[in-house]
Amino acid sequence: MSVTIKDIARIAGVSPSTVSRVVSNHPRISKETSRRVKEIMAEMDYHPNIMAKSLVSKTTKTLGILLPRPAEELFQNFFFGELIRGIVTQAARAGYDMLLTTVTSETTELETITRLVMGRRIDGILLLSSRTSDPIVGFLQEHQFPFVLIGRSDEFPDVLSIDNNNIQAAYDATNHFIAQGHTRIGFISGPPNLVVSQDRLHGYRKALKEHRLDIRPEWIMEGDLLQESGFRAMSFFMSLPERPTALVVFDDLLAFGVLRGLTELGYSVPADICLVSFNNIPLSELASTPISSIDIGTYQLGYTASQSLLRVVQDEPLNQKQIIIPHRLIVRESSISPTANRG
Amino acid sequence: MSVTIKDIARIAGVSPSTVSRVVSNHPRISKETSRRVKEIMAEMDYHPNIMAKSLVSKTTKTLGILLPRPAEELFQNFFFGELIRGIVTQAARAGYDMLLTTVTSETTELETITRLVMGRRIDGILLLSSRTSDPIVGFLQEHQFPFVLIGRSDEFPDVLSIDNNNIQAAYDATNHFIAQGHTRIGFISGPPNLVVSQDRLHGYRKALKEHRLDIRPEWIMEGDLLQESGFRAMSFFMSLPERPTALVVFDDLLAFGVLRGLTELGYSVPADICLVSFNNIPLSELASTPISSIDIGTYQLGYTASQSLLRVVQDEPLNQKQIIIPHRLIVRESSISPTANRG
DNA sequence: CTGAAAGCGCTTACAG
DNA sequence: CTGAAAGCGCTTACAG
Repeated sequence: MSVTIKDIARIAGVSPSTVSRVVSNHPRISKETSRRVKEIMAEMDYHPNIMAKSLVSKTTKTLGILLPRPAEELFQNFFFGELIRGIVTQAARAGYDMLLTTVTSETTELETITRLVMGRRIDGILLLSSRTSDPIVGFLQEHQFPFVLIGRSDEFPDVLSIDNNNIQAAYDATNHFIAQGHTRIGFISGPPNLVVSQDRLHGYRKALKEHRLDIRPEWIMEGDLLQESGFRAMSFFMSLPERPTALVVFDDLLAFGVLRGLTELGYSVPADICLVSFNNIPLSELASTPISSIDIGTYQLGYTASQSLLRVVQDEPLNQKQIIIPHRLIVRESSISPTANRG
Repeated sequence: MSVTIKDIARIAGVSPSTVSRVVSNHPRISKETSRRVKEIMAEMDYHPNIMAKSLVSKTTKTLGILLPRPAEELFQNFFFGELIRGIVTQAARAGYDMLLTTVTSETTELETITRLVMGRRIDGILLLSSRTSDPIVGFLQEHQFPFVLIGRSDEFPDVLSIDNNNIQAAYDATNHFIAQGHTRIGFISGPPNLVVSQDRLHGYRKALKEHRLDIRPEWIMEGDLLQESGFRAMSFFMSLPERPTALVVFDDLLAFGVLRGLTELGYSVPADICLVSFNNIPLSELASTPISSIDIGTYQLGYTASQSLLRVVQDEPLNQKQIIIPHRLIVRESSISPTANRG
């Protein structure tokens, strides 16, 4: 079988305790012993058994990542990829591994989490998307298990969380149109059970309200629609007697569908209707009409979430439990209209 | 602290061995004992310590996923997301967790793998991209550690691997143009150190050769270029005295860049030049000109890879060590040219 | 059908 | 600076 600490001890003529101390760079080991033991470890290709170490140290050096259910991530593939890249990079730097878990149905999701948390499989967990009244947040909170939310919890606002100011972001996007003179502005939302969808819708409403502009239900589309249905969604919008001249769209991929739908219907962006969306995926600027998008610092969200969770897990002091990653509107062609269509 | 098997044993008035057997549904435990112990476990919210179990069973019920280095994945974000979705789904079904690892530099990559493999952290590993003469493959092979390659190994062709027939796929894509009468066909490749890049280039050459068409070096672009440089790449191509009338592009995201570059230069697809690419990401059909793409069954690649590796890890019989996932050309507007530009 | 005992590979007070 | 011993929470022959 594989080489153990006992094998090394025997060959080096020391006790297993000593070998263990050499491995963990214990300060009170003589240079000479350390050198010799290390030499033998290298020779014999010794590698500590991580599970054994974990059992006694009661720490796994592993963080869990809970992937959202497919329904919730469908049109955010890019976003999650970038997020995970940020998370993994930071965790790797700290010597932590990441355990990827997914949940299939609502009924089994708590079981999945319980097994990992109570089974001491991980030291902390990252929740990649915030749903309204999420039972998982309640569970983790109750068990005082370290976790970080990417997004925010409406029920437990004190929870460790990394988020954008999505209300402000949508407010900014909407104002970007208002400042150009648009008065009929529509909104295409994301999955309604996500906090981020609600926040962005909120920011949109707030901007309209502050400028005493109409908030018409028929200008707001709840985004169960996929990219593929962009065509249908747009044909609805554009057939309205009073149709919007600008749209705030929840996500870049959605915006692609919208753009495509509009084009097929014979409308042109930005001449007939303007668009701004969120996330600023690399493809946004490669659309037929480059899409204006709010960059939310996706990589940084992941990176910071990882970092904060690691501080908690390692009992290091934490300045802020809620961190806001700044956003930035990247203006491209899709949102700059010729005066023609305004008002 | 948390509830252990001993606590349950004490309260149930049985031995720890019995509790252990109840947990693992050992057949020779009386219904009555099992019922009572299970009841107490539920009451006390007992969950087995996964690390302890793993230490004695010498199995971790965990598979590793090695993410390619950023440089290699840059323009394949979608592809990897979908792949991982397939992998995780299948693994979860079998009760396995996934450990996500990434490698930063070439010098540390073997260390990272060694730690996991020799440290008995995982039972098997999935390599998401196949590089030419990959030292990791050699290492795993030498240590007889279970792994599956998504792609193929040129050095170790017998290794467990799930791949497309990329030579045939590129051959098909090229023939799709030849059949339409194109004679000047270019190729935009992916990272040259990936086997898949080489295979696709190979298929392209093969098709041209068989039809005695010119293979001109200036029509082949080695794909270090990112999406952003589509413009520059295209201005090079289009300024050639004899420019291609059709392009086979390594990846859909790359195709977006190409499409955008062509548009900016005032060319139109497919009227001036045709495109076909690979991977068939959902966005392909939403491009300004819907992009023809070879669907390579990304989800199925991941799913099958997971499945095969699990068979090996669980010592189940395996019919085939090399599996080919079928590909399929999805023809859209970008590759169907009006006769004007042929020949 | 059940229990006592040994052991998985490590760490860490305690003692010297 | 180093070692002997106990223990982390589980499993599994062995014996009954």
